[in-house]
Amino acid sequence: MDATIGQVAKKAGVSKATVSRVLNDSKPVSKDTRLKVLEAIKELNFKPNPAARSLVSKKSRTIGVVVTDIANLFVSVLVKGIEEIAHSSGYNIFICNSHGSPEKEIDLLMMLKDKRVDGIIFLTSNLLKEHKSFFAISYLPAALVNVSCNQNRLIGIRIDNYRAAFDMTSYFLEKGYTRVGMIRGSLADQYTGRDRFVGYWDALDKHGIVYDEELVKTGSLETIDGYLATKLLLGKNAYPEALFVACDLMAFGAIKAIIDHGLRVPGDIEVAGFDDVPMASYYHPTLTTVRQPIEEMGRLASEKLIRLIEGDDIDRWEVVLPHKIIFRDSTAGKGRVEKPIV
Amino acid sequence: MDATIGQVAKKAGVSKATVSRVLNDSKPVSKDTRLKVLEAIKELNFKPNPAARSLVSKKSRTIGVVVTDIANLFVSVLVKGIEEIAHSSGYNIFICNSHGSPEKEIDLLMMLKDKRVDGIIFLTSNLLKEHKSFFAISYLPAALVNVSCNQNRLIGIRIDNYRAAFDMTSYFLEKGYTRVGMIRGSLADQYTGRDRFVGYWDALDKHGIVYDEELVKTGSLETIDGYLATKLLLGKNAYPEALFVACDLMAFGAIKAIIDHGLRVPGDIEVAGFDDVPMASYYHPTLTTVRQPIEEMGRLASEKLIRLIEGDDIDRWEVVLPHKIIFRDSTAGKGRVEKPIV
DNA sequence: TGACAGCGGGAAACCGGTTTCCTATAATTA
DNA sequence: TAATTATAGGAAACCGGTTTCCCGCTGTCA
Repeated sequence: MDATIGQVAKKAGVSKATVSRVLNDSKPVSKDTRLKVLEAIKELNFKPNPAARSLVSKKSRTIGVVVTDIANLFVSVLVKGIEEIAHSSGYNIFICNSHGSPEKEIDLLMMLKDKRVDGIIFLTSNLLKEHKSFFAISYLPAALVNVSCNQNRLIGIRIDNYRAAFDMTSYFLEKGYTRVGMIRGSLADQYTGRDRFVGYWDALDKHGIVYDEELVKTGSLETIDGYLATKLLLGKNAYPEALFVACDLMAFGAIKAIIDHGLRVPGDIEVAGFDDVPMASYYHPTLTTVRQPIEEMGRLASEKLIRLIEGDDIDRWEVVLPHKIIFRDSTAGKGRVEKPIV
Repeated sequence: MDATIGQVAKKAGVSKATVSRVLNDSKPVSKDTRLKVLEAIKELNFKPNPAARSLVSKKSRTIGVVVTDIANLFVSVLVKGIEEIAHSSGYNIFICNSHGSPEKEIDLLMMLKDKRVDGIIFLTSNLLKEHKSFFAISYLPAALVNVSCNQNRLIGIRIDNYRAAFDMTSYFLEKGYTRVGMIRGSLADQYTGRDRFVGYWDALDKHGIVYDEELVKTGSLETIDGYLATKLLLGKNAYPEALFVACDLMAFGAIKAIIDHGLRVPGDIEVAGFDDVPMASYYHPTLTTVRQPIEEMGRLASEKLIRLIEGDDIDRWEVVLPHKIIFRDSTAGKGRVEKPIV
C-alpha cells in the first residue's frame, strides 16, 4: 500500500542509502541525484515509516504525559500547552490519567518506559520517593510540573505557591478581616497543597492572627469537594469573613455553598480562588484568584523536555514562573467596618 | 540497555523464535521450555520493543484523535472517555487540536495517516467533502463524533441534537412564553449546530410562533461568545423571556451578560444550555441543560473503533445515544403570567 | 516393522528504514 | 604524468522483533 524506500530507490535508479541521505541530509548528494530522488518521492507519495525509523534510531519521538485527570480544567489547559510545542517539534504525546493514585502513577511511569517514550512530563501534587527513584534509575528525561525537586537532571516548572498564598491571604488581612478561612487541598499533597497552606498560615502569623483550625477544611480539588467543605465550615456558629480556596474549581463550589446557605458573596463572605481557569471571569460573581500561566507552564515543560531529550543543554532546571492576583467581584467587599471611635 | 529477545533466547538456551512464541502464544511450546523462557524474561526484565513489533505487524497500536480544542470542557471529558478504553485495550492516543479550522483538520488527518495510526477519532461540527474523501481514499478506520455520515464503514456517535433542541424549546413554549430566543453555534456548522437550530425553529413552528430573527444570535461556542451574543440580544428594545443556548459554556456567558445587564435569571429571563458539563450544576444559578453522555460517547467511539481496527464486526455503524433534559434553577421561573379572565 | 502424521523448536528471511564500509571516479598536488 | 585525496553512491549489515520453512523426534496405525 504505502511506498517504501526501496520502491523509491528503484524508481529513481539509486540505492536505498542514497534515498535515506536525501531524506535526512546526512551525507552530501549531487544535485542531479537529489532531484531524481525527490521526484520519485513525490510521485510515489512516499512517507518514511516511523516504526522502521524508531527501530534504528532508538527514539520514539513520543513524550509520555502523566496527569491526574484530563477532564480537570487546569490539566486540560496545561496539556494544551504541552501539545502545542510537542506537536510543532514533531513529537507525539501519550496522555495517561492517574486519577491521583500513587500506585497508578508508578504503574503508568513504568508502562511509559516500556513503551520507549523519549521523555516524560509528570503532573503530580505529591512527589514520592518511589517517583524520584523511578526517574533516577530509569534515566528517562523528565519534567515535573507543580512540584520542586532538587534531584539531578529533573526539570521543574511551577509558580511560587507559598508566596501567592501568602499574598492572597495578606490581602484579606490587610482589609481588616481577622476571621480568614481556607479550603485547602488534601493533606497528602506535600508540595502545591502544602505550600499554599503554609503561605496562608504564615500570612496569619505575620499579621498577628492566631491560626484557628475551625476555619480550615480540606477537599480534593473537585468542585464538589469545595462545596462540601464549605458546607461544613458554615455549620459552625461563627463563619469566616473571607475564604481563601486552594483552587478555582473548589472556589466555585464554595461560593455555591455560601449562597445556598443564604449568605452573599462578597457581601457576607469574600472568596478567592487559585489558578484562574477560564471560567473564573464568567462565574457569578466573577472570581478573584491567583493567575497561574498554565498554558505557558505546559509549553515550557514541553520545550525544556525536548531540549533535554535532544541533548541540548539546559540553562535552568528549575523555573519558577510569575503569578499574579486578579481581583474581581468575589472580593469586592468593603473590608472590616471599624467601630467609630467616640 | 534494555534487554532484547536475542539475549533472552541465549539465556534460556533457545532460539528467538521460541521466545516470540512464548510471548505471543502463537505456536505451542512445551511446558519446560516455556518456563525457562519466562524465567529468562523475568530475570532480564525484558519488554519487547514496540517499534520492532510495529515494523513487522504493520500496526502502531495508536489511535489519532482530532478535536477542536482539548481545553474545552466538552472535549476534555470526551477525551477522557476515549483514553480510558484505548488505554485499557493497549492503545496509545495521539491528540491533535484543530482549533476548528478545516484546513488544519485535513492537515492533521494526513499527518496522522503518515504516522501510521491504526485509526482515527474525529470530533468536528462540520463534516466537509474533503473529510469524507480523506476517509474514503485512505481506508483508515474512523469514528466520527457529533456528526452523522451515511458513508460506508464510518462509525458515527452522537445524540439526537434535533430532538433535544426541539424538546428544550418546547418546554419554554409550553410554559406560555412566546418570546423564546436562541444563541446558536456558528452558521458554518452543518451538523450539530444546524440540528439544534432546526429543532428550535420547528418547535416554534409547531407551537404556532413565528420565527423572529431578532431573537437569535450566533456565537462560536466559547463562553465569551455567549456573553457577547447575549449583550447584542439585550440591546434590542424587547428582550426574550427565555433563551436556549447551544452549549453550556456559552450559556454561562449568556447568564453573566443578563446579570450584568441588570436582569435576573430566571426571574426576568430563563436560560437553558446544552451538554451538561460538570460546572452546570455549580454555576449560580444552576443551569438547566440537555445532558449528553459525553464520556460514554468517548468510550463508545474508542471501543467501536478498536473493534473495527481489529477486524471484529460492527453491529451498528451509527449510534444515537439517549439525551436527557436536566432541570435546574436557571429555568425555575413561573412561566407566562396569564391575564386573569374577568 | 515401516510409513506417516503431529509436534516442538531452530535457522533464516523479512519488515523498512539508517549507517558503516568500501569502491570508482574526479579533482588536486607533487 | 603519477600519486594522492575528496567525493558520490552502492552493497550489506544492522535495529529487534515475527513468521515461514524445514527438520528431527515420537506416537499411531496398517
